[in-house]
Amino acid sequence: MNDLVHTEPRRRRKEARPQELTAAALALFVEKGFAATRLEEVAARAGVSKGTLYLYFDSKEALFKAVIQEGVVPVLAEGEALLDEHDDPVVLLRAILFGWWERIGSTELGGVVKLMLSEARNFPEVATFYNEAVIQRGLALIRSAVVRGISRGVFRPIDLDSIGTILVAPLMHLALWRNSFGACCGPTIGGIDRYLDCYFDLILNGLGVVRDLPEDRT
Amino acid sequence: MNDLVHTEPRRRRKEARPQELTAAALALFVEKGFAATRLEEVAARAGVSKGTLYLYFDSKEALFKAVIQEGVVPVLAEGEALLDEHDDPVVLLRAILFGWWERIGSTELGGVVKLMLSEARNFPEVATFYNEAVIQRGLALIRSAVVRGISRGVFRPIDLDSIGTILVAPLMHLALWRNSFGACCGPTIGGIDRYLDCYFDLILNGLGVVRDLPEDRT
Amino acid sequence: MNDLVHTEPRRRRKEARPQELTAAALALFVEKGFAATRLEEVAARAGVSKGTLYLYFDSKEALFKAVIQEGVVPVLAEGEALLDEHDDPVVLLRAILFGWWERIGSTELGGVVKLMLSEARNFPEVATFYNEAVIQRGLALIRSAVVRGISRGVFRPIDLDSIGTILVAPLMHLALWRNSFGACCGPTIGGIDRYLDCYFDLILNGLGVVRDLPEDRT
Amino acid sequence: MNDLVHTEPRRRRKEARPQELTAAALALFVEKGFAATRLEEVAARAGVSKGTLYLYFDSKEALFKAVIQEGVVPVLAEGEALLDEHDDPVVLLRAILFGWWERIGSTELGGVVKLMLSEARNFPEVATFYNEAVIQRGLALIRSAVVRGISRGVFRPIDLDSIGTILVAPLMHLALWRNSFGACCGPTIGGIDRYLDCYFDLILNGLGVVRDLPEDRT
DNA sequence: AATGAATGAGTTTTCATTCAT
DNA sequence: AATGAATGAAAACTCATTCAT
Repeated sequence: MNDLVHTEPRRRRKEARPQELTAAALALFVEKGFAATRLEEVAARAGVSKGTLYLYFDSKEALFKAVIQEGVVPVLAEGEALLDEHDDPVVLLRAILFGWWERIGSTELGGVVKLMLSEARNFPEVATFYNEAVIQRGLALIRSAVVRGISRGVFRPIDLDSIGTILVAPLMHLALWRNSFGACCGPTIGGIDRYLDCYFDLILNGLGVVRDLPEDRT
Repeated sequence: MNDLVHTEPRRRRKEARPQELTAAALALFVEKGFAATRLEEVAARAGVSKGTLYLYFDSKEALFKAVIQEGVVPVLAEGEALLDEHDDPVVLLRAILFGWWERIGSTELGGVVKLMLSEARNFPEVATFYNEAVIQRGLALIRSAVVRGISRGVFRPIDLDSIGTILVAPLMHLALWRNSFGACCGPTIGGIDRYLDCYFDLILNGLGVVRDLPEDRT
Repeated sequence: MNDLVHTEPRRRRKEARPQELTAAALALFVEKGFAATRLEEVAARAGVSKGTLYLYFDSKEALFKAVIQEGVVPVLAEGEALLDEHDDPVVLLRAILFGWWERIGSTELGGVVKLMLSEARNFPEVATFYNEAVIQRGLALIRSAVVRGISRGVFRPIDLDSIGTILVAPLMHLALWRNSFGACCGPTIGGIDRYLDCYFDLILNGLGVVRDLPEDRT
Repeated sequence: MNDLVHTEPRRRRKEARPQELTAAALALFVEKGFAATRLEEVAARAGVSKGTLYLYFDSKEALFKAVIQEGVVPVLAEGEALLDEHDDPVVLLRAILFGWWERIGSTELGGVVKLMLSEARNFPEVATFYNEAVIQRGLALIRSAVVRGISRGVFRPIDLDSIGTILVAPLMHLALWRNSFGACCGPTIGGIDRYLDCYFDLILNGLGVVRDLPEDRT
């Protein structure tokens, strides 16, 4: 009864709770899907009781929304800041794509991609929000880099409406795999670094960049 | 009660049932996910009663397995036949990738991709089966085409462990989008044909194919 | 498992179920109140399982509405028919009031009075419906009898806006008592018949009827 | 946080707490019923926290008992005092009945009638207590007045076991209505004063009082 | 073979009660 | 004394599964 172990201050708990809960929820939603996740599991994973969840979230659905909302938005600002940090289109594009992989794709947050994809049709409003706040904004960022590359003659002219999605797909795929088949079937690829190198090499060539020519031609 | 309208032969009906049921199940599993789909809905969509489902499938899980199993396997054989049909690596690669899109990705069957991805961790054995029977086999097919291209000097040397997944990702992405955000947020791209053209153009260039040179050099 | 006892035909059950369920619900709602009644109890009392309730009623609230709706309406038509059956205002008034007691107040249906009174503020729409469909209609019926009595010079002129409620109150009270204190404290009165006689004697005299004078004056 | 406004002496506050709490509880119990009332609401209405309730009452049930106990008892002594204050049976009866209406029926305390009626079967001991301490004592008071009237030849002989309840019923009804349908359906009657006049006029006549004759005969 | 009424285990949600601060 | 975060038992509600017809 007198809990000599649990000396963590109450106040501190209170403020940290919502994020502890959404973190637990994210992990389980990604693993099992929204419907198949029991709130009791979420609570247990966060080390609280079932009822405590309801002190912070009105319903399972509200928890889902909080998970998504809290998930990804802040990182995009950083991405957009890259536009000013880097001048060279190739460097910029690399920074954007690899930056996403390092900050999102390869972390727990990468699970949001799978989660949102799986549940989009069950939560159309959330999906709409996510599409506008994250996806379209991310695609616009990539397009900006591509446009800069084209205007400088570094990239070939290309269909700007398609290129963002095409460029991003192999990274998304990696994040999706990690959170689906990866758990039971191991990797399909030789290694993540090799994958990323091969990927970036392919798209740069695809965009018409003649990187190594100077060296090769020597 | 006395069904004077439905003159379809009984024999045929009975044999077609399982596929009518898996088709209905696929559509709903893709839309809502496995856990959120009620068997009553599946039955209703197939025009039978809830009890009838159990004449054909032992359980909801058995239905899921049937949906996956029946879903994709036959098409792969056709894909592998392409290796002999086409000699030119570029033509072959195009036939494989676009063929997949036409036969699978753009059809109802494309939903299996989203479904399997969403449920892989809930059904590890099914996922393992699907990985071996479909994914690895598909990737091997693409690799074969790439290997042929490299050995003929049409493609640049490239990391064979990664390239399959990378090449396929933008197509998968399209299929996933159709069955997730597409339902509520519309397309992110300018149009499917443009997307496919841009995509193939990008990867061909990425693979080092100098397609138009002869013409341009004229 | 093989239920040799329960040979009652299925079809018949299906049709009778809703009323078996509302009857069980009425009894328990009256006894414990709406909130304190568990649906499992209702189901048990009706001899079915918890889930079966939901085949017939969407929610606990829907069950409540059905209980009220089904409860009392039909009887009022009979009451209104009395207006034509009896000419003498005293006989008519007696028929209305005692008829209500016999058909409603003294039966299971009398519980609806307590139930509706207890829950009116929790279900304003139901209360409004009940007020219009039952209470106001019933009061109008009594007023009609009183008006007839006054116009024939049998009753004294009296406030028609108040008299209905006043006349009915002692009967309501009896019905309320039966379903509240009556269960634990026994009757407050000497006996129901004596109560009814005393009651009708009081109100007749109150209405100015000089019944026994002819005899006394002899 | 630092409550500079609330200069009310602490001592006073502390002593008044229990009654502030029972008052809040009464209002909510009457409105929603015991089971449907959440203690958090009670606390909020009394301006304290949920936990504070438990400093004064051991449980929700204890709070209920306190609400009832505190509710009505003191007023009865005043009523019984009327027996000596008034000699004329008509004046006495009027003082008792209208006095109850003014002190109880028309006030917040009138809600106890509805509350106790609704919950009697859930709290048989409380109901028994209330019946003996309030109802039977009140009925005895009325009977005393009636007995005096009969013995003086002002009232007709009448069934003493029934008359108390009958006389009180229209007043109870008014109190019940105020706390049930009254909240959503408005009044059924023309006005409270008219109702009370009509009511007392009816029962006086019903009791055989020939009030106005002397005046009229002049 | 087909039905759909019935079941009951399982899940979300609520709320009286406790207790560390 | 007072608070309000935390608990967990209990209740509403869902739905895969069964089985009499």
